Amino acid sequence: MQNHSGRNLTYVIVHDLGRAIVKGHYDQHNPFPIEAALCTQYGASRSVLREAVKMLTAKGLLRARPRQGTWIEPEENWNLLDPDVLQWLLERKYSPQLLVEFTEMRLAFEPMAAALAAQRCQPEDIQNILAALDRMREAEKGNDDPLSSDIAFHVSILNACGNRFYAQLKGMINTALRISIRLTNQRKGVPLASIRDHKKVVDAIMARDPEAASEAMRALIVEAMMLIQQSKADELQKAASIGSSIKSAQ
Amino acid sequence: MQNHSGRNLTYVIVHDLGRAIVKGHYDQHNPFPIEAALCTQYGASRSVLREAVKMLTAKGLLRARPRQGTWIEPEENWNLLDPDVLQWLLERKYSPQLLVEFTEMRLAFEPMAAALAAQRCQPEDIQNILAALDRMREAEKGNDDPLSSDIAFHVSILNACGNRFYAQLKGMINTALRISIRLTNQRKGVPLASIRDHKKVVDAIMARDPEAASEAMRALIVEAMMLIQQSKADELQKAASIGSSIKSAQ
DNA sequence: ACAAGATTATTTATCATATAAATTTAGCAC
DNA sequence: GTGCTAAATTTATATGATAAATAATCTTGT
Repeated sequence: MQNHSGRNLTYVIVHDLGRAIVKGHYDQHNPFPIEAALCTQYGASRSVLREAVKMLTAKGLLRARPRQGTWIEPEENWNLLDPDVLQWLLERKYSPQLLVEFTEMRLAFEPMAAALAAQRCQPEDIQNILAALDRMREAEKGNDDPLSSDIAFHVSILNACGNRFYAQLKGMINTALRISIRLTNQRKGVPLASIRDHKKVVDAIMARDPEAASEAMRALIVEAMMLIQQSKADELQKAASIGSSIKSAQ
Repeated sequence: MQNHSGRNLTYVIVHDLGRAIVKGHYDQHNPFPIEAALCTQYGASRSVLREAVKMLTAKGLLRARPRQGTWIEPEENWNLLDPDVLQWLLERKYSPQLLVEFTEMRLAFEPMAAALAAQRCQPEDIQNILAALDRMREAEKGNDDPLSSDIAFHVSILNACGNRFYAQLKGMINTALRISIRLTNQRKGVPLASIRDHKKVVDAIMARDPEAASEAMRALIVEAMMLIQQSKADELQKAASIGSSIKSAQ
C-alpha cells in the first residue's frame, strides 16, 4: 500500500473531525464551526474543508444549510454501519455499552451466516475456513497472531455464506474485535477462545448441518459477550470505588 | 419538509452518478469520466463535481488518485448498508436476487430484535407497537396505507429493542419493503400479511416471551421471502419463455 | 536494440477569490 | 405590535490558477 488514502489533507481532516464529532466535542454550547473558522483551524482552503464536510455529511454525521451553518445530526441518523463511523465510535474510551450492542448484533447475524454457509458453501470456502482454523492452531503455538487468526476465522464464514450483506460486515467485525480485545485486556499469546469450540462450527458446516453450525457459532459469541460484560462490570465497579473514595475523603 | 436536500445541485449529481454506478454504467470499456468531462456533462463547476465525487467516495463507490483518474471500487467495497446505496441498488430493475439476500439479512436480525424487545421494551415502546398494529387494522378497512403501516410495525419493534445498531436498520427496512412491494406486484388495499400473524409478535412481546416473539417474527419474514422467491421464479420463467420463443422463431 | 535516466503530459489536490442563493435578523413605517 | 423592507450571515456555485503525483514518452549512452 503506497499512497495510503489518509495522507491527503482532506482525509486527515475527515478523520479528525469525525472523531471529534462522535466524541461529543460539539454541542449546543459549542456548536459546529462555520467554514471560515474550520479553514483557520486546519490552515486549509475552503475547497478542502467543504469536501471533508461533504464526506461526513454522506456518512450521516453532519448537515448544512445556507445561512444556518453546519450542525451535527442527531445520533440516530449516523450511519453506524459505516466502517469509519463505527471505528470512530468504538475508539472512544469507555464505550463498552456500544460494544455490547454491537455484539448483540453479531449474535443475530453470525449464527445465521454459519447456517447459510452450512447450506451452500463451496469447496474453496471450506478451504478458507480450514486455513483460518489452522492459523488459530499456529497462533496457539505462538507462530501467528491470535487476534488476527480469530478475525480471519469469522471473516471466512461471512465470506462463505453467499450473501453480499453478510460479507459487508467483515470490516465491522475486524474493527470491533480489535477494540474488544483492547477492552477485555487480552494479551498476545493468550488464546481468545478454544480451538475446540471453533472447530465445532467448522465440523457442522462441513457436515452440512445448519442448526448445529448456528448453535456452535452462537456459543462462540455468547462467550465473547460474557468477556465484554465482565470488563464492563469491572469498569463500573472501578468508577464506583473511585466515587466512594472521593465521598469518604470529604 | 421545506428545502429537501435533493434540491441542491450537488445532491442531484450524487444521486444521478450513484444510480449510474450501481447500474454498471461504467466499466473497463467505459471508464469513469475525468472531472472536466463530468463538469461538461452536468454543466456544473468543478467544486460541485468534486464534492459529489467525494460523497460517493465516502460511501465506498469511488476512489481517486492524481494522474490515474477516478474509478469504480469493486462491488465488495460498496457500503451496501448505506441507505442511499441500498436504495440505488434495489431500484435497479430485475434485482430480486439482492432482495432475497436482504431478506436473508432481515431473517437474522428482526427475530432477534423482537426477542430483545420482549426482554426490555418500555411502556412507550409498547404504545408505539400497538399504534402501528392499529394502523394496520385501519389499513385493512381502507383508512390507511397498508404498506406504510406494515413498515411502521417493523420499525416500532426495531425502535423498541434498545440497541442502536438495530435502530439503524429502519431506513433499510423502509427502502427494501417499498421496493419489495413493487416487485411482488402488491397493490394498495391488498393486505401484505395478516393482522393475526402480526399480532402474535405483539402478544409475545407483551407477554415478555423472547422465544415466541422471535419465532412469530421469523414466520412473518419467511412469508415475505416466499413472495419474493415466487416473483423471482416468475421472472425467470418469463425470461425463459421469451428465450425459447426467439429460439423457435429462428 | 535496450536499459537508465530525464522530460513531458495528464489528472487529481489544493488554494484563492468572487458571486449567487437562502434565510435569519434588524430596522422602519404605520 | 404588525407587516414590509433592507441588511447581514452563511453555505452553494463558479472560475482560474498552482502544486503534487505518476504514467507515458523521449533522450542518451552503451
